[in-house]
Amino acid sequence: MTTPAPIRQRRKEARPAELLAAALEVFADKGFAAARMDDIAQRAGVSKGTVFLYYESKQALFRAVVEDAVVPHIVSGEALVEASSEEDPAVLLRNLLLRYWNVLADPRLEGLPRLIMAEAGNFPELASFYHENVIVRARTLFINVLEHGIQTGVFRPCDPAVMCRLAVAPLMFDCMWRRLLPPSDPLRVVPDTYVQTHLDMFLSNLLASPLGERNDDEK
Amino acid sequence: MTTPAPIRQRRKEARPAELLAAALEVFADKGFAAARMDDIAQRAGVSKGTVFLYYESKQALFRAVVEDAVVPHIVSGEALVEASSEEDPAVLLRNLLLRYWNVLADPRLEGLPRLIMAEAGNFPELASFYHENVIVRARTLFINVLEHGIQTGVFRPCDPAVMCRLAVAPLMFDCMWRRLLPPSDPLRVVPDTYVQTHLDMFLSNLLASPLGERNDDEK
Amino acid sequence: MTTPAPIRQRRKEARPAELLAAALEVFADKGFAAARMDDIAQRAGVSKGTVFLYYESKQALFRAVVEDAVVPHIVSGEALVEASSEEDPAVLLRNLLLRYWNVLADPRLEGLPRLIMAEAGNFPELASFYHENVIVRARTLFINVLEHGIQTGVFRPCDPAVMCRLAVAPLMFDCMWRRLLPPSDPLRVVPDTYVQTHLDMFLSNLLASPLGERNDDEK
Amino acid sequence: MTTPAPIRQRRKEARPAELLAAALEVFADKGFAAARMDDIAQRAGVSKGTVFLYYESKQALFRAVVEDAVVPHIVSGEALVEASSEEDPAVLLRNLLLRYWNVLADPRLEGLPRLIMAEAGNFPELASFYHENVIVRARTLFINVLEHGIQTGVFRPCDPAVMCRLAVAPLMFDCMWRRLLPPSDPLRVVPDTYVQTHLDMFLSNLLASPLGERNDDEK
DNA sequence: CATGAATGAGGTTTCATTCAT
DNA sequence: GATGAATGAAACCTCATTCAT
Repeated sequence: MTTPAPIRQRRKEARPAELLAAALEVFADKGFAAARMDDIAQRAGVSKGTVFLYYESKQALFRAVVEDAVVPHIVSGEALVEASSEEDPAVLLRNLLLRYWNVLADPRLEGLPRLIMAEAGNFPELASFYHENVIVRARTLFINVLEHGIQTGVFRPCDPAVMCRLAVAPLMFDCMWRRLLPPSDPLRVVPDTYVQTHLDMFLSNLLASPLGERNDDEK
Repeated sequence: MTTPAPIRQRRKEARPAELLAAALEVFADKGFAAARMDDIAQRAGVSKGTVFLYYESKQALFRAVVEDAVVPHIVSGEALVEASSEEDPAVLLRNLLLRYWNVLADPRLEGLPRLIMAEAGNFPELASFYHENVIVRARTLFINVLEHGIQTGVFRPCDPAVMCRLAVAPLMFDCMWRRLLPPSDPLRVVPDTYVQTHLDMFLSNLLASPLGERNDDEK
Repeated sequence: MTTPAPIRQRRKEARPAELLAAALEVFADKGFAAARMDDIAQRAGVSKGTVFLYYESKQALFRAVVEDAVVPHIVSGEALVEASSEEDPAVLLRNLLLRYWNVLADPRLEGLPRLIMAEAGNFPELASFYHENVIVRARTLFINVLEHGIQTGVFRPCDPAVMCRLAVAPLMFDCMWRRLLPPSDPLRVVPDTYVQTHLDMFLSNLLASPLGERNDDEK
Repeated sequence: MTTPAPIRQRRKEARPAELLAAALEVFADKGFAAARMDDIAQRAGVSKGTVFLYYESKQALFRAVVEDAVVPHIVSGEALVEASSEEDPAVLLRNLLLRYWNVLADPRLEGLPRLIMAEAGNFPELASFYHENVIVRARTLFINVLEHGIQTGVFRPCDPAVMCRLAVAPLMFDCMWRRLLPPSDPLRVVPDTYVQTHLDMFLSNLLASPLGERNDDEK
């Protein structure tokens, strides 16, 4: 049991994280351009000048926010897959998607997808960072699981890249869409059945044998 | 040798549409705050001041862009449903969704959902306009079709509000997310199978009897 | 009896006067900088471009307004003095001042002194025009009458330049000051006694013999 | 060889007064609309942006200028009357007017009446502020003294509101009008006799018994 | 002649960034 | 390190002036 560092010291080390948290809130709320350094500083409880001691510019802060908030969750997803390679692919896939959904439900992260999507055009380097470090890695994760399932005959034959996007779409969409509903709208609270229905539909489709029971809804 | 003086043109009638088109492009590309009136003017082939002859302010232009670009498609969707009430609900639903997808594929409209979602927080009045005039109306459209299908026994019992969101999610998601992929990424081109797979999965789920039996009693 | 000119013709000739009247109203109301050519044009019932057919620029219009509105009254004042050189100087002076007061009471001219005073600093040429053509000439008028009165022993000896300013001050002041009172303020209507009291005080002072009855209010 | 970088100075305490002084100069010189924030900043020795740290807008600065420059003199006038209630009303009145004249002679304040009068129409709230806090209070001051004099029989019966305006008119008029004279005009320098003559005339009129007899019964 | 749509210089205002304290 | 006053580039917006119709 060591003596705790004096408060000032602790502060100094906690600063970057506090700044990133504050910046994420403000950026997610207003977007990059409309976010003011003043607001971020104030929400972090420091003065405007201090932000520039830790981050060279507004853009650098923005990059740091995205990198900091998003990569750890990819890493932990990769670890989960790593640790569960023996598992039933259907169970693993369901777990991965639920984990994903829980991350997006975190009120601190909720705004991030919208933010990244909105600013990708203005920050090509950010977009490519995100693409390489998040999209590609996450997609690889899902595709690996899907391919494993197909190869072992658990899943029906399909294009894993397409199925990957279809698996993720309802989760991301709802997260980005939610803010458009007025606070009063009951749909703002996403019903549990939303994800359940999606997962059931998605997995039952994957598990269906391709021959026996095609659902030809026309004719 | 300067560029020859651009000939002044009087195009009172055509200007609003030209300005809206230019503004939509720039807003969708940069977002509201980062879009410069100068850029919009230049893209419309007019000078900065001219924009203000037609729209009182940047915000007013923004509102006009959204209202102009989005409402007509809702109207035409409503007309389609009106005209097809006799139709098989499954066919009608598929048509509605394909129509939706085609609208989102229009390169001029592609950026709109992203734009609206990104700016909803900064423009509450815009968000509520959009909610009332687009979301509620579109949702009603889908829910009516779904309820009709359920009541006639074509669709399995389900929560139409949930299914409505699940039907739309992959379309919107892809449209919004596409830009995050680098131009080189092959996935930027959405394979036809993406929507087909979604529609098949979605409709077969809807048509499936809840117990597992095929739902052939629609006669 | 000639046939009256066709309306369009009449208009064309009346235009400059109509424009000057409209411009005077707007300039007097807002000041030079805050007056908009659009407002002036609208009040004159023409389009903005038309104003520039008659006056080269806003400044030129401003100069014309002042010259047009102010010089005729000086001329008529000079004529009055010319015609009344035989008159009792006290009566003539009173008449001149009342005439002056009536001019200032004209709602169309009311705003002019304030306007000129406010803009003199921004338009040195206007100021010197006004000085030469109005101030000097009006002052000369009054001073001549005063000197004539002094020389004939009707008025007590005094500095006519000083007395001239004192004679005019209450008239001008009230005219400029009036607008500061809220429309509800009863003092906005200047009581008849205001000018009467001033004239009585002023003339009785002038007529008082310098020796006999000095009013030593101290001691 | 560029001008050496002007050293940044932090003068939070002194700035508001410096800015108000600079703004008063520029506003008085050009009027509200023609005054440029840049000019004001430069005259105060700061950059454009700094002005906005202290005053929210040009209008707010304008209001502050007027309030700051004018109210203290009213307060000190009220204090003088308070302290001199025992005094001979004639002496007190003369003192008040001389004090007034001295304030108007301050080169920093000289331009203020002209400014206020010129802009009253464009800033109704300013006009009513000025009316309530300056005109009404100053008028009350004079009227009280006048009424006291009338009641004690020192002054002849008269309408104090009218006399108040007549007392003040030559002072204000000269102050506002002075700038219309070209710098060369000898009358730009106001002779001492101007105010003296006015005060003598005004007070002797007030002290005169209405019938013509000297008013010596103040004992 | 008259119009009014179009222009663009110029002003106010914002805010990321710097730097004296 | 931390602060926040100061800076100035850049954006929105206005409006005198021009010119195609």
